[in-house]
Amino acid sequence: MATDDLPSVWTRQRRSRDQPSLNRSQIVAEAVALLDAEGVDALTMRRLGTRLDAAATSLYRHVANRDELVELVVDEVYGEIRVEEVGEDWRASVTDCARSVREMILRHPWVASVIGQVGLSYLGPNVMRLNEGMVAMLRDSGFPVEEAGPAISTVLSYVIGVGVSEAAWLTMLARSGQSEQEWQRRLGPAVVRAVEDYPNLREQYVVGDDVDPAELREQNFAYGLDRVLDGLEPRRRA
Amino acid sequence: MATDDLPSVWTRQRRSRDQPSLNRSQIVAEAVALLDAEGVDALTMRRLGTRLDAAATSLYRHVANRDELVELVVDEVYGEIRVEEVGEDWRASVTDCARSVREMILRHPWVASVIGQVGLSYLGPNVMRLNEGMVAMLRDSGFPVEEAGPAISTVLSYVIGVGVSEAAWLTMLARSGQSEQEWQRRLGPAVVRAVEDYPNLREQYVVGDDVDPAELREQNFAYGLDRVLDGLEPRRRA
DNA sequence: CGGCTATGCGAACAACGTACGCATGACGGA
DNA sequence: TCCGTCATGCGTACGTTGTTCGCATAGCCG
Repeated sequence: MATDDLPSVWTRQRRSRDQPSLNRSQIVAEAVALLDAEGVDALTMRRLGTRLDAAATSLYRHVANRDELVELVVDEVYGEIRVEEVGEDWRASVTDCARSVREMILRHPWVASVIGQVGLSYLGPNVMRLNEGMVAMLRDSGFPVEEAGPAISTVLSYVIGVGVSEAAWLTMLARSGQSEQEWQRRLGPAVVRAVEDYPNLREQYVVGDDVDPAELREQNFAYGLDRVLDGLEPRRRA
Repeated sequence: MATDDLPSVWTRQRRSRDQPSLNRSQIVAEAVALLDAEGVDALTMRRLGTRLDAAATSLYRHVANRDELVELVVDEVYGEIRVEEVGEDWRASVTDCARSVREMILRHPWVASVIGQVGLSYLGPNVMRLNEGMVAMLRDSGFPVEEAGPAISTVLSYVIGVGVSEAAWLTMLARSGQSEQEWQRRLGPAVVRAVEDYPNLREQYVVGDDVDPAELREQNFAYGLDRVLDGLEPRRRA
């Protein structure tokens, strides 16, 4: 029974000029859900339209094109990053924010695939908020004006570099349908063979079978972040 | 006059089993050239085929699919990174290698778009060489075994983070067909307006009109790299 | 009540990745 | 010398993509 054939008060579409059945933020939210569920290749105008009970071409009333949609989607997930006011321990504050960025990327691994297309210092409101917040943090914790910018840029570059690497790794894992441990066990021998000719790498690759890969990644992230903050520490003015 | 209609000694194809008219490394090299010249959207099997005087489908005899081609192309440009043996000054050696990575990315800005799809710690020969070389550098300059890995991971994450950001920025500039200075002058007022509500960002955005944006990026990169190395320095064993 | 405008959609188009099957030419053994 | 085999190239074709265009509809305002 198609609603088109039996128009009545109940089936009649309640489309109002003020409340259209489709709007931009709804589209962006559904796009994020689609990306999270099925990855970056699944973000198609038609598929997104289907999920919204709309035709693909309807989306173009609210979004200029696919690229703009991606920009909006990226800014949307930037909104998930928490940036609190700086407390007594500036390292703790920056660390918390940095972890928050990493968590966002791992929650939405597809950002790794699009971050290079969309840039990151663009003018989306959430990106602005993040930058403003981080600069404020460093200023309040004693960094001179002319170094606050470069300093947060350093932290963010590191965090994003790690995040992109990890996300790309996890995406590849997901595509192959294997868990991290599975991969380690199945392709471990192949890696050992590939590493064979490189003495320094072989020396590195003495990972015990019992370590959790996810925790290892976390430790590496923490190590690098600590080093970056160590390097920043003496630039503060007490 | 089609060569097909008048077969002769001169027009006859010199195709040998040992020297096919198409080979993988030639395809990869031409793909890099195409990407450099026209950006990531221009890398299509048909266009690449045209540049090689071949049909699109011929490429599939030498490359499994587009994704594999991208992996090969990425490893190819990783080959441009120079990694020398460590000298007396370990910071100078690491810095040189890091600069080399950045230069490679700026020479091929499209890597920013694909690095998130292909990962970066994969098993391509040139990536292996880079990792081996950097681990060797840090080991030889006094880093303990268990920290050499995390340490190069820290440096590389930072460098790649910066590189991806810069490349994305330059790509967007190239798409809009404007130079960096043009952009600064034309959209400067819009940025000022966007920054208006954020006191800490406004404080940052006091860039003189006479500074060269490219040099400013370079200085920021150097600042962050110095901080990372500052943080790594005390982890060495003399 | 009648025109205006914002919104949704079906159809269509060019371009894409790629599977398939055929043609062709070089090689290796008889 | 000849013939089967095999590697390589290519024409065709299919399904999917982003996007444009023109039409239909339904609420709003005069």
